[in-house]
Amino acid sequence: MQDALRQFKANIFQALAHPTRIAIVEVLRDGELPVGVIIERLGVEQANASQHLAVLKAKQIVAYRKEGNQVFYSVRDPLLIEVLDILRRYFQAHLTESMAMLTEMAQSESVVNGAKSL
Amino acid sequence: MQDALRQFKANIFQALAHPTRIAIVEVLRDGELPVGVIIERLGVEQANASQHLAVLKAKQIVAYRKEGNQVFYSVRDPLLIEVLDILRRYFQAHLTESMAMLTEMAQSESVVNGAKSL
DNA sequence: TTCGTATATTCGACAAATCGAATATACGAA
DNA sequence: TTCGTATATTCGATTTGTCGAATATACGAA
Repeated sequence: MQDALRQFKANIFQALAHPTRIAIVEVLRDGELPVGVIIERLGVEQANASQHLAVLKAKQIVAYRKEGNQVFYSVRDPLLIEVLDILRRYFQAHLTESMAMLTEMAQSESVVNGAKSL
Repeated sequence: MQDALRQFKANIFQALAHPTRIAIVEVLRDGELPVGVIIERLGVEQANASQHLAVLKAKQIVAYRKEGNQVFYSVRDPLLIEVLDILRRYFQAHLTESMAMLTEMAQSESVVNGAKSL
């Protein structure tokens, strides 16, 4: 069913359609981590991190494992990391327009400061 | 800037986080098409298609070209097609859970009817 | 048990996405 | 011009996502 597949893809994209969730996936790139460490590395509120993790869990992006007092999360399939890497290349390939786009989108907010260390 | 890159990725994902927009990108896979044909192939409302195209255009996913009376759209970078293909593999790899997930998400609506012809 | 830490869930306020209907614009043909 | 077709934009209603604050749960240690 074509529609089911598209719905599925849309779900994945939606799951990743937030900078914090992308950051979570990236921080888990090299293996599982307990929530505490994720929070610490990202510098977000505990509740907020937990909500984003819930989204990623619901969409099956991450797996989790309880160990004693804490919960370890990991990315379920390295294919997703691959997707993020492709987008990094995409970003670099269209650097100029990408920056313009981000700058534009940042209008009132402040999101962009440069493009070093990609 | 790490944050800029994540914001950029999130934008791309958000742009693709809708089945109709994924369908648009897929229908453009083999080359540009005028809006009319896109509408016809997808079977969506004209206004709705135009709105989704506006989103894809704003996020630089598609390029457009006017020719006389009509506007032709195309995917700006085949890397994105590659991403969609990766997700198809992802879907297949996790077929069982994927279907379960979709079924669950379809609860009240009806989205899933099978998984033939991927 | 009770306590402290780790994580999850709920809540209410607010922002953003989505839709169809209606309307506007662009452009070629007559 | 004026008309007809192709596409875009605006509008209001509804839904969905997001946040921080508050609260709840799970679990090991004492």
